Amino acid sequence: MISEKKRKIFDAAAELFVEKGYGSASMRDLADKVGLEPSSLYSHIRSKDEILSNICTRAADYFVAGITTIYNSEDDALSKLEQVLHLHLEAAYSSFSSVVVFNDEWKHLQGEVLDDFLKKRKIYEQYLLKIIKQGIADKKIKKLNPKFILYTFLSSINWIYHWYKPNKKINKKALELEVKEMVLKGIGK
Amino acid sequence: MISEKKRKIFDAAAELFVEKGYGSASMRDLADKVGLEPSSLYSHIRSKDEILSNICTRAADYFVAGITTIYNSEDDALSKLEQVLHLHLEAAYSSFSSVVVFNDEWKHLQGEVLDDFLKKRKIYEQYLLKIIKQGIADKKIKKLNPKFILYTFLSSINWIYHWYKPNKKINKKALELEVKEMVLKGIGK
DNA sequence: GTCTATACGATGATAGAC
DNA sequence: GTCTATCATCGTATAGAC
Repeated sequence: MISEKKRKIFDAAAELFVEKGYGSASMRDLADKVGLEPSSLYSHIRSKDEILSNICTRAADYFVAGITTIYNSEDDALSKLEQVLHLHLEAAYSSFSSVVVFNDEWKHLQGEVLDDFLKKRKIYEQYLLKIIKQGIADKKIKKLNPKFILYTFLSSINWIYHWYKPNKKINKKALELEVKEMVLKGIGK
Repeated sequence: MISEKKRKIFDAAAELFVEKGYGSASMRDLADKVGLEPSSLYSHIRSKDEILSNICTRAADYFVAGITTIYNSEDDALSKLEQVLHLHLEAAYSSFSSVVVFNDEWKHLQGEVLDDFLKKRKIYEQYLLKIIKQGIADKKIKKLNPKFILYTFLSSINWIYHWYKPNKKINKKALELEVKEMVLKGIGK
């Protein structure tokens, strides 16, 4: 069980880390944002490090769980890639700041938490790579370097993390459809 | 004219900023890396801030100069996009760390330098957007949201900044050809 | 140009009163 | 749980000898 105050601190921290980067975000900044004195934060969290670990681990678990379900379904590779795309867009919409922190600030993780994180990321990429290779074998996906496909695919669906502004109105349906079109069939006519 | 030592400091700083992020990279780290005492750095540079400004400004100028030349050529939109792709890959190969800093750490710029940077980025995006819109008008590019195309395109060609390891052998020609294929014609068969 | 010494503010975190 | 007070450390940067 996680207290409401703790939730508030994590959320504020995620926003702060996005804004300033983990290294430049201070506990004093965070306290200001939550409306507490810096020392009071420590009644709820153990350390700055713990906050980052929590954010990154939660997001990593979300993505690993998602890709596992998708991988184990009976759909073909292209359909699976569409579902992965949907998984990433949903993450952006529902937990924007956390996902950006997960994406950009994980390198500040340390020790065992970092090792764990890298393991999960590896698992994620391996599943995605298997989907891509299966797609190539089934002639649904072009026979190109699977790693190039992997990274191009992931980048194409992750730009939303850097350009999406939560308050900006955006047509989610149109975005998803158009990105699918571009990634699967290209932007050229 | 820039001294050899100053060049060394900038290069080491770029690597350090990539590794740790600007906020977590200290002048003591940098001094260690260059083989000087921290205070000695200040015989060559004015401040930590100046290093970041120099790196980001140089890269921004490179990209603005590149896109301007490409935009003003007589080629069609698809050819222009291919040239932009080439521009980004060349940057990654020749100045990996600087380009990553430019891409990921610019938010730590301050004041007038930040304003300048944002202006240049705006110019860059405007040129690219014009190329895309021209391509749509000429029926060379699909009629989708031009901004979605812009960001998908940029992300697709920038993953190299996050995954490329300078010491890793990579077939540059194959990479460029395959990324062109994916971006312009998609990964689906 | 490089060093030693140091200024001094900001940092993450703790102790103890309420 | 929140506060005030405080600590030890590390941050960028400067002064001045060599």
